[in-house]
Amino acid sequence: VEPEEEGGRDEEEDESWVMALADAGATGCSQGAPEPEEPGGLTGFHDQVVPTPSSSSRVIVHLDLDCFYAQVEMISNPELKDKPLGVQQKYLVVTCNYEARKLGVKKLMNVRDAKEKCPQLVLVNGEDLTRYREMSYKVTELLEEFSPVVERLGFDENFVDLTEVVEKRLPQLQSDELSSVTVSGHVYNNQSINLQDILHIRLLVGSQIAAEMREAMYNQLGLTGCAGVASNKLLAKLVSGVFKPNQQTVLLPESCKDLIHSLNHIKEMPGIGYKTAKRLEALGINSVHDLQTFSSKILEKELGISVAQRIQKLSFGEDNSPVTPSGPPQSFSEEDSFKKCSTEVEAKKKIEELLGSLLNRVCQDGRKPHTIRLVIRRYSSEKHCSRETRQCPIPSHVIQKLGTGNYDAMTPILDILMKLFRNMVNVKMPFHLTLLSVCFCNLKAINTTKRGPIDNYLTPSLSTTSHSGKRSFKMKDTHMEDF
DNA sequence: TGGGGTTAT
DNA sequence: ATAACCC
Repeated sequence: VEPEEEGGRDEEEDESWVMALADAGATGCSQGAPEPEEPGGLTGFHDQVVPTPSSSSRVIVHLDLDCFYAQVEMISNPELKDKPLGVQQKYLVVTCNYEARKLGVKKLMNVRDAKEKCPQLVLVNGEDLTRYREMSYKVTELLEEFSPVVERLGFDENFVDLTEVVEKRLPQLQSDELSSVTVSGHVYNNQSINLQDILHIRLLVGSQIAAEMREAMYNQLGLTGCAGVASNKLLAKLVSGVFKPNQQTVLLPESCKDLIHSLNHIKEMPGIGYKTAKRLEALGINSVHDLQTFSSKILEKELGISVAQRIQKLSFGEDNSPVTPSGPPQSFSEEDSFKKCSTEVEAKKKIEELLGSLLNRVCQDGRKPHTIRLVIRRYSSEKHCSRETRQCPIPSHVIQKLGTGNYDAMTPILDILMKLFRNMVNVKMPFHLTLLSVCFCNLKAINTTKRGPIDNYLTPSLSTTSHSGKRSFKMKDTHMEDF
């Protein structure tokens, strides 16, 4: 890595090669073959010579908070800190602290089983996610200070693409410092570091940044967690779990094979879920090696080309999916499950409660939802929890009532929801529901600009739907009769 | 199994 | 609207 002196130009101008590198690169562990698309050496940009990075490899970190809900509860009430603690939703212990785990409590364990295993177990109710959600976004926002490229996965995990941050730090290192770069945390497999290898150097700098992130999370929010640093999301996620509470691990390329073969079953591969695992099992595919060596053609016929190609790449540790900045949420929902709901009146009460909380959340967010959805789960003896949904646009005059802090929108929306309800459930026949959920989605930024009458017919889309600056024009939701 | 989320079809 | 995936 040359300290760039050359053109005597300002250092912040042409970083397009860094951008190009940020969305390239699967970099798994299929036998050393370099990515075909990358040149090496020097590339000309305009009249200037810019060093290309010696490979298109990315530096990705996966951060995973330790037993997140339990940590939040222990911060809320420090007296719980040294006790075995479980967070309860309905009759489940959805997560628990390490004190409880030592005593045999597991995640998603039945409350009765947990109490049996551990009679001293302290339980707190975690059905209201508000405080968890708020803390979760504080974590994401903290990470965004290191790099804006942060992707959330659930409430307690984040991916950050550190490629550019690492590239910025490298030239700052003097050549004598380059040979004394050290790792922060564990190296997977205890693999020896080669300081001549630029890939190693970059990952080690990534591990230092990961340590800074964990320090910041602890100092500013009081939260501990694990981190994994690797060349793609799959590997970062797999390696983050190797040393478990409150530790971090970096994967060097040479140990990729060992990491993916440490999985005992393909279901453990993130991206291969319950359904796909079952179908693979039916094909006799059980291990990572089975999937690697299975006929691509047959797999494509069996699962479709898209899934087949994606998961077979995963089996080699290859994952070219970018870290996609999550930004603000795409939807807000609240749900409640119960043993039985069998009358319309009862359903209406529950829906009203869900709606009340949602209106608060939507109000705080500032954006306006343009679609509302109702979800139900019907009782059925063993059918795998299939849910049914109905959704519809929110009338524009109701949207305007949202976010005013009072509940003007409550009654009209509740009326809409009950229409959706009766569309799904024949209330003249007996029914038995076990879950109700209300979801606001299709969120759009508020319209701050003043508009003339013409603007209401055809208006530039202000939606933040991320299709990169494309200015699509849409008809407004309003009906022509409104004018 | 809870109470959330996302994207693809 | 559903189905798959993630936590």
